[in-house]
Amino acid sequence: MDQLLANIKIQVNEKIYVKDPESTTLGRKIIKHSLIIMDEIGFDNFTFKKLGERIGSNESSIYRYFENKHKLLVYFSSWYWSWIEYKMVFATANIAAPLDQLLKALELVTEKIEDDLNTPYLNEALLNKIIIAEFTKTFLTKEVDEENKEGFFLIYKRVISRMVGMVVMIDPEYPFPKSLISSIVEGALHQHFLKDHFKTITDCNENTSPTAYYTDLIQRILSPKS
Amino acid sequence: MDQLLANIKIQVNEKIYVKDPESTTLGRKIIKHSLIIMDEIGFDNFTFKKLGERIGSNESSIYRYFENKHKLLVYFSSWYWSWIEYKMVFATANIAAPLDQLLKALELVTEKIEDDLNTPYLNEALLNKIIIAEFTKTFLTKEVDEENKEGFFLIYKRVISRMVGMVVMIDPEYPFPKSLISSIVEGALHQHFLKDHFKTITDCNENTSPTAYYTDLIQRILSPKS
DNA sequence: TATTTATGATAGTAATACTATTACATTTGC
DNA sequence: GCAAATGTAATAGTATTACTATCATAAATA
Repeated sequence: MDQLLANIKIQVNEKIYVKDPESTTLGRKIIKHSLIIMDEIGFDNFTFKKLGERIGSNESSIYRYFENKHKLLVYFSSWYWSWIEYKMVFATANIAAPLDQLLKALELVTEKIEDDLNTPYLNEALLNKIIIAEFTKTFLTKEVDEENKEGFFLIYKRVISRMVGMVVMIDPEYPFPKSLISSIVEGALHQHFLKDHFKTITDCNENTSPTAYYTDLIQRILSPKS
Repeated sequence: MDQLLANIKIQVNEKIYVKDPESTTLGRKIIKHSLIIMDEIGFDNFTFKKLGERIGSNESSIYRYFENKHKLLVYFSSWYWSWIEYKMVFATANIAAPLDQLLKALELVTEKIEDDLNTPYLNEALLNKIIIAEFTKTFLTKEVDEENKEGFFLIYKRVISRMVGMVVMIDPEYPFPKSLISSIVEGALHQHFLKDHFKTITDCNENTSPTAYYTDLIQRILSPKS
């Protein structure tokens, strides 16, 4: 798995960037340090000027890669879900039982991520933190419908659809497979946020993970009727 | 219920505003037209200058009521959850069975809201739309911990805690009551968003509401073990 | 070696997000 | 009825943001 990841390139919709940041040194520097700065000061306070200062590059050079910081965030989320999808396909490929497939997939979308050392310019653990804190901002905009048409959220929706397929195999009678999965994928990010900031309204903490909560939930909802 | 609402004033933490907008004509105009403009152009594109132009008032006059637009959004969300809490307390007061209480409360937090005519300067249906589109932005900020300490999110957390109490009464053995409710309250807003923008990953539409999905979910999870 | 490509440096604009000051109008308290 | 307090408008000004444009130069490549 780790080695496989070293040999593939995560695909991101070309309309998201002006110039592929993975193709040059400066591009990879932009990716790497954007994540670090966004983690430090948050997406809202992040600017291309600050990034330029940090990497010793000109603001205008950064605009050659991304139109604006919104697109950069969309790039990160697209990369993230593409990476999750890749891991999901491989991790579930040789599992026969749909319920076991689903539990494996669930683990991937709900767990806390650790850095994958195959991509030195992109720290996945940091990316996961950014996704938890900022992902909803990619689509909670007035431009969401246009950007959706452009395919900016395709991979995210495909990850959900894969899991929906598993649910349908497990229980074809269950009436809300799509809402179940979309609320789990979004909800897992939210539970991670809550355990760090609003501890009083979550059961998740160092000992109990969002994975545990959702694994239990899935089993209660989809367990075969007796 | 409707008459009761006419006679009470929704309480909002005083630290959120500079001057209580419900106390003056200009303040109420700010509330009313902010909602309209935010609905039209979204929170991100909303500015106090645009609001000032719309209501024929000076930008600086608006700053006498709210420090910045973030605080205005926090005000709206605080008002919203306070209003939901009020309705919840009354609607569940004379229900004996905890499960029925919970289902009633669930309905309140998941349904689409219609305007309550007792507050002419605040259109609740519009407020509900703003909350669906913008609520998460109130806490997905770098300042969330400080603002949480100031009590900006108290009412939201209290609404969740009330429902958690009901879950505990229904099934004291259930291990994740807080995560269940916090994910439902957040998730319901998300499902409303999905049915308007990402239809392929939700089962909710004109015929099936988020309320239906979550009512079914609650019953599957908390139904007495046979 | 010529030429494309990438980056850097500089400059500039319009909008945003405020703050401060002053003048005046209106309400309210006594 | 008058003084004091409060509310609003107008104006000005600042720092930052979010870009765009141009030109020079360095590096890669054909």
